[in-house]
Amino acid sequence: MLYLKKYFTEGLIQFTILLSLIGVRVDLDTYLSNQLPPLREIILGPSSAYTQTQFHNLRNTLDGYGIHPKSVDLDQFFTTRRLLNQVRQLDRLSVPSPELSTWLVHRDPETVVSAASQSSPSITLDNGAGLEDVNNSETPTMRGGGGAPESTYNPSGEDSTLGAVAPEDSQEQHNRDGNDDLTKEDIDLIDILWRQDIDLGAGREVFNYSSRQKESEVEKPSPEEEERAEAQERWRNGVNLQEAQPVDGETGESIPEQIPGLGSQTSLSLQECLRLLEATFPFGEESPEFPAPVVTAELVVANEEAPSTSRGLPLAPPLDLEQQWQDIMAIMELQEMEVNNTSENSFLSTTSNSTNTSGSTSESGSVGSFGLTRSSTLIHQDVSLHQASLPSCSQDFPTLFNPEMDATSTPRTPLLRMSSSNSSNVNSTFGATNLTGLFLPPPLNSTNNITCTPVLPDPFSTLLEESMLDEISLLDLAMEEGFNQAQASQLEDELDSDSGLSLDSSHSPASPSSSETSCSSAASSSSTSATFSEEGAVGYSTDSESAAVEPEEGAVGGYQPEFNKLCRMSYQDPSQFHGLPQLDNINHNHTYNLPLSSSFDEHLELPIPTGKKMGREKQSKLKPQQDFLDKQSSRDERRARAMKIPFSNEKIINLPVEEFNELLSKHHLSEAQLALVRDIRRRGKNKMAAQNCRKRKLDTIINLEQGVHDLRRDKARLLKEKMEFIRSIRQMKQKVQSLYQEVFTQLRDEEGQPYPPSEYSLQYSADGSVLIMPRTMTDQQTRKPEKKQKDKKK
DNA sequence: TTAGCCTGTCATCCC
DNA sequence: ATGGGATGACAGGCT
Repeated sequence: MLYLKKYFTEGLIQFTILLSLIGVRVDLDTYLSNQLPPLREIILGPSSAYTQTQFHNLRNTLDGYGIHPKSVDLDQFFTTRRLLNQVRQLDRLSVPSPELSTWLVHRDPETVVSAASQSSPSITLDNGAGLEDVNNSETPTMRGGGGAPESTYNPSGEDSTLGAVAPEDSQEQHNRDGNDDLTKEDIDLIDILWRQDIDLGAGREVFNYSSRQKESEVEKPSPEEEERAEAQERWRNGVNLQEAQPVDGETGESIPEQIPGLGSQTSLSLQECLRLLEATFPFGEESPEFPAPVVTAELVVANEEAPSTSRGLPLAPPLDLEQQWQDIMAIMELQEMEVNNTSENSFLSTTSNSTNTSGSTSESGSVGSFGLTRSSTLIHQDVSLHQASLPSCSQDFPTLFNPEMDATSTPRTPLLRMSSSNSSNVNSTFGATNLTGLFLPPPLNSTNNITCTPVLPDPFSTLLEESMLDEISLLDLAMEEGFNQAQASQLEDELDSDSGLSLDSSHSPASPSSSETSCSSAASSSSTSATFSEEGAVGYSTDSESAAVEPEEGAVGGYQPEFNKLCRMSYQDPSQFHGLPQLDNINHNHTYNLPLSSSFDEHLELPIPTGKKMGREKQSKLKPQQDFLDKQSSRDERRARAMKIPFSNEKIINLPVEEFNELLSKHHLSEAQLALVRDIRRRGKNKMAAQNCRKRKLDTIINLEQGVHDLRRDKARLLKEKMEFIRSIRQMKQKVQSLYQEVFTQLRDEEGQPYPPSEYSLQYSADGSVLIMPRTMTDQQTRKPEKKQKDKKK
C-alpha cells in the first residue's frame, strides 16, 4: 500500500502544484476518468505497465504512450523520441527566424539576396511598394519552394520540416551550449532584436526599455535581466494600451472589487456574468462615464502589488513570457481544433524558403529574425509591423508557429499587402481572412471593435493583452492564495525547465504526441527483429540497427556488451509475447547473465544469436575484441564461470524460490558457490527492479507531461472563455451605460429641470425599481462595502 | 577532455 | 526470518 500511497501523493502533489500554478480549478475526477488514464494509474496504483511481465502487451498499441518506456523496443523509441524532441524544440525555437525571413523574401527577391549577402540595413518593413512589387513573382516561390534564386529549399515535406528549423539549428545549438531554460528562447530573441535594431538603423529609442538595456548591454546584461526587460516592456505596453482605452480611471479602481468573482473564477457562465454585472454595477454609482473594464482594474491591482524589481522601473513583469506564449499557443491550438483547415505545404515552403535565405549568412539570419523579434517586442508599439505580420499568425505568436495553424495564414496575397504603415489599413489587409473570425465569435468581435481604441484595432493584440492580463489576474489569484510571484514563477520555471520536460504544447509537424509516437510504433511493429543475448534478454532492433553477428562468438556464447544494448531487458514470462502477431515469430531467450560455460553446456532453450541481430557497431568491434568481450561480460557471468556454477544465471535469477532451492539442492555446491549464486540472484532481481523503477519514473514523467499538456489546453480554453465573457460584460456595460444616460437625461424634477449628473445618480433597488438619488447618499452607501473589500484584500 | 546519459550495483526500507 | 520489490545513491562506461 505504501507505494500506492506514494504514487498517489506524487501525482497529487505535482498536479496540485500545476493547478495552483495555473490557477485553474480542475475536477480531478474528470481527468482520472476521462482524460488521463495513465494518470489514473499513477495515482490509483501501479498499473500493469509496471509489472515486468505484462508491458510487452503494450507494444502492440499504436499510441506512443502505449509503448512502455522501458519496453524492449524503446531503444528505437527513445532514439526517435530524442530526435523528435530536438526537432520539436527546433520547431519552437525557430518560429521567429523563418517568419522574418519570409518578410524579406516577400519584399523583393533582389533585396533578399542582397540582404542575405550584405545584411543590408536599409531594409524597412514599411516599404509597402516593395512588397507589392514582389507580389506576383514571389507567390509561387512561397508555395512551391522553387524558383527563388536564393532558395535551396527542398520542398519535400520532411525536408521542409527540417528546413524550416534550419536556422534554428544555431539557436538550438545556442540553447544547448547555454543554459537549457525555456526562457532562453526569449533571451535569444531579445538579443537578436537588439542586434537588429542596430543593423536596421532603427533608433534605439524605439524600444524604450530595450534600448536602454541595449546601451548597457555592452556590459553584457544577464539573460534574466533581458528577459525581464522584455516582459516588462510588453507588460507596460499592455498597461498603456489598456489605459488608452476609453476608460474612466476613477471608476476603474472600483470595478475589480465589484467583480471579485472574475479573479478566482476562470470560467463564468453568462448568467453569472450578468448577475455579477448587475450586482456590481449599480446605476449611478459612478460618473456617467463608462467604467473601466475589469481587466484594466486587475492590471491596476497587479501594478500596485508588483514591486519594482529592476533598474528603477516601477513595474515588474508579472508574468512569464514563455508561459504567456504557451497560453496563447494553447488557445491557438484550441482554435486549430475548431478550424481544421491546414495547409502545411505552403506554410512550410514559406518557412523553409525563408530559412535558407536567412541562413545563408549570419547577418542575413539576424536580419531574418528582425520581423519576429521586433514584433514580439513591439506588439503594442509598432502597429504597422505588428499588423503586417498578422496574416501569417506567427509574428505575434512566434511560438505558435505551427503549420496546423496555417488556416489563418493560408492566403498569401494579403501578406504581400502588409506594407501598410498605419492601422487604418488593417481591416482591409485582413479582409476575408480576418483572424478575428477565427479567434472570436462575431458578436464579440464587434464588441471588440466598439470597445477598443484605434490603438488596438486587431484582435490579436487584444487577445495577447487579455491573455497577459488574465495571467496577471491568475497570478494575483495565486498570490492571494498564498503564492507570491517569485514562488509562482520559480515553480513554473522548475516545472518547465528544471524537470527537463518539454512542456511545450505546440503541435508542430514534429509534435511528439503524434509523429513521435507513430514513428516509434511503426518502427517497432514493422521492422523489429528479435534479438537474443547471453543475458537472456529479448531485444528488438530495427533494421537499421540490425547486423550480422559473428557466429563463433554466438556459439561461444560470450556476452557481448554491445549486444547487451539491444537486450537490456530481461523478461520472465515469454508467454506474454504470444498473441502478438508481429511477435509470434520471435524466439525468446530469458536467460540472464548466462555464464559462457553453462550456456554452452546446457544448451539453453534458445537459439544462438544470429548475426542479423547484432548492431553494426558490434560487428566492427567484436572480432578483435575477444578478450575485451570477456572483460565486458557481466561480472556475475565471469564469477559464475570462474566458480564453475553448473547452471545458468538466468535460472539462478528467474527461477521461483522453490525451484531455485531445488536446483541448489540437486547440485552440491560449495559455500562460496552458494553465496555467489545467491548474490547473482539478488543482483539479477535488483537489476530488473531497477529497470522497472526507472521505467516507472519515465512513465510518470511522460504522463505528467501529457497531463500538463492537457491542463494547458484546458487553461487556454478557460482563458478564452473568460475573455469572451469579459467582452460580453464590456458590451453589456456599454449598453447599460447608454441606457443609463438615456434614462437619466430624460428625467426631470418637479420643476421640469433635468437632474445634474454630478449631483444625482440612478440606483437600482433590490426590488428592481430604479431610483434617482443624490450622489451624497449613494456614496455613503457604496463606500462601506468598498472599504470592507479593501480590508479584505489586505 | 568533459558533460550528460545509461546501466548495474549496493544499501536500505518495506511488505 | 527470509525473499524480494522499490528506490536513492553511486560508479563506470559510452557517446
